[in-house]
Amino acid sequence: MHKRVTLADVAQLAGVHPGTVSRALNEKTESQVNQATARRVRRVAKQLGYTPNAVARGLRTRLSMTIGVIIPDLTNPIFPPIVRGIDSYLAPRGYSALVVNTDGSNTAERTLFESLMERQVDGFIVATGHSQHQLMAEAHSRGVHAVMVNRDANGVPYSSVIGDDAQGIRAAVEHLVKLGHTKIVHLAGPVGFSTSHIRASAFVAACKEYDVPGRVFDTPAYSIEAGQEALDALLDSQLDPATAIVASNDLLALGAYHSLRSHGLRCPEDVSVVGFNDMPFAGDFQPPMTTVRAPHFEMGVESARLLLSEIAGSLSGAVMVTLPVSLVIRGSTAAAPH
Amino acid sequence: MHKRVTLADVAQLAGVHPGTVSRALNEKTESQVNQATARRVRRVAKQLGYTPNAVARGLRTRLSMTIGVIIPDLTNPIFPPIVRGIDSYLAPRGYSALVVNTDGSNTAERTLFESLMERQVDGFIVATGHSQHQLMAEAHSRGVHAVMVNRDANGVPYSSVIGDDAQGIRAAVEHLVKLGHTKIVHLAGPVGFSTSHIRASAFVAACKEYDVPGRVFDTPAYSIEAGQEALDALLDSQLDPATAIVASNDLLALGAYHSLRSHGLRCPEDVSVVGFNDMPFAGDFQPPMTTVRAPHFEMGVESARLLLSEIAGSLSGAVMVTLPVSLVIRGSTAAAPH
DNA sequence: ATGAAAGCGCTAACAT
DNA sequence: ATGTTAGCGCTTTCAT
Repeated sequence: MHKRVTLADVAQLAGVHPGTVSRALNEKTESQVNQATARRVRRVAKQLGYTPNAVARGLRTRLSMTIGVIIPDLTNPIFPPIVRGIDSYLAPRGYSALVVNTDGSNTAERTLFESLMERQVDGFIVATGHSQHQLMAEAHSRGVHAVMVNRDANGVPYSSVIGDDAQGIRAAVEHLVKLGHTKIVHLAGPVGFSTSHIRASAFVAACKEYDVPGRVFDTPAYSIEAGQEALDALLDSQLDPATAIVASNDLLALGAYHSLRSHGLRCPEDVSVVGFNDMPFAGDFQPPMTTVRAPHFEMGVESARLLLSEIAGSLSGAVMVTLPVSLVIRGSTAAAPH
Repeated sequence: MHKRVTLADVAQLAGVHPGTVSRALNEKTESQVNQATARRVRRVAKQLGYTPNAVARGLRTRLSMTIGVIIPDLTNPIFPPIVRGIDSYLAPRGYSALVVNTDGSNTAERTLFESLMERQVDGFIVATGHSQHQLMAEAHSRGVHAVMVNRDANGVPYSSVIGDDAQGIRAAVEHLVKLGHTKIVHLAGPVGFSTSHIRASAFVAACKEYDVPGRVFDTPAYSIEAGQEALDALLDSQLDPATAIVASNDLLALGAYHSLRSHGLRCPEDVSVVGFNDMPFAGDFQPPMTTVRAPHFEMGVESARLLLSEIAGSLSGAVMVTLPVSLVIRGSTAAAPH
């Protein structure tokens, strides 16, 4: 933009060698330099308005201090907290996060991955649910550092950070059983997502544990529409109606609200609904949604911590961190009608 | 992470000079190279798994192909669409967005700005509402490229992209007046935000235009709590109760929902409420919220377009782009009670 | 404690 | 059409 001030400029005005300026201005090498010289260099640097060039430094040190974050879609409300969690850990350590959206496209994911590689990111945090493991397998064999968040590593030896979904679903089922529900249905997420699978399996297991007959219905997407249509189909069929619904995420649960309303059913008086994620404003819907809170911010923090540890080489091997979830009981669940 | 493949490696195996490889691999210089040579170079590059080093290129070209995006908080639902809009314009053009959050802190904003400068971003998109203009004034005098989004430039000669808030508020007031409301209240955003000021002024002007007495109440923040408390105070006072509320954003309107409910007032039967922004899920609250939709994604796109134009030097001077907004009528507004 | 020199990987002006 | 050369701004051995 203007004439940039470089290290050499500072060195010249301070009457020292550029190498000395470099040492004086860097925390870790400052001690190698005479106190007085260091002070003078800093004064001159400030006077000149010197701004270090991180690109030049990165070229030399082979460290970009940048982390690539690959998510499906920032407008999906679970991702902003994850990204902020990541950033809150990275920023104080001098790292920046470069966030990209795949919109669920595998080819986009590949392209973005390569683009981040070109930018010399020091590692990746990957949150895309149904990713081809092939990409990550290749990345691993290339020696690329990465951590998975909100998904398992699916065989590739990368660390991952997930919420304890199974426990969350179990708590939801237990809550409903204690309210007297015996006919419980699970609105499962689309096949191919590891979260869908984990939650559906946990639902089946929990129903077995509590000795209630649980039925599972797949949906084609984690969306309001998908939830509404799935429940519409269920409600329109001749099947024995359920009195409680455990949805695989809050959007699906919201779709269930719509479907219930359009069928003249009240929530929670006629049918109880439990969501998953506790996305923003889940407590502001009508009725306020009972849901499983996943600690998204903390998952972001933890994934960043893990990644920096791996980069630093202080990680033994791939670990799997499971963070506790909690059932948030609000107004969408009540005693079963008789 | 492994032994990196460089231009020189490709050159050696292809039996040409590095300069030739550089030309062969770059779109704009490819024509300067023999077809056959170019093909061979590309083949070798692929064979070796060559990944260009964008950091090295950036150092040489003085172009990082990175844009700094400064926002208050990614978890505020209006920002993800803006960021995605920005990204949708930048990505196809080879640019990446480096997004940072200030959390409303001026000192954080300064620090982050400097950090982005160090990373040699080619320009900034700034969405922080109550920013010290001082920072941007300094930036401008430093020759830094920038565009403001969702806020005005406040005297600094930078371009800005905003929604037509005044028109949106006017449409809201008109809608309420046509429904027979005469006692309308505006829940204004916190002072210091340009959006608060613009919307409050527009409210006053619209009330004058439609000849209804409009009252304005300030809130200390754009939050649910602030909206609830402000309306609580109003409802608990002896003032002549309003039959309609125009809030400066959806969060404030949501707070109004809560306050109304806790006072035994129904929305929209007793009191109509209009929000602003049409944030995600505004239509899923109970009642579905009537609100002014601001084209956040498009605002992002437009700000990115403007910024790249300015960087390319193809912009005459600072322009102010105002994008149309629209009133989305849902269930929170109805005829005034008599 | 500081200077000297080399080079990270690339592009671009100049030469042939 | 391709080779040569010279850096971009920084860090980091190696000397002194």
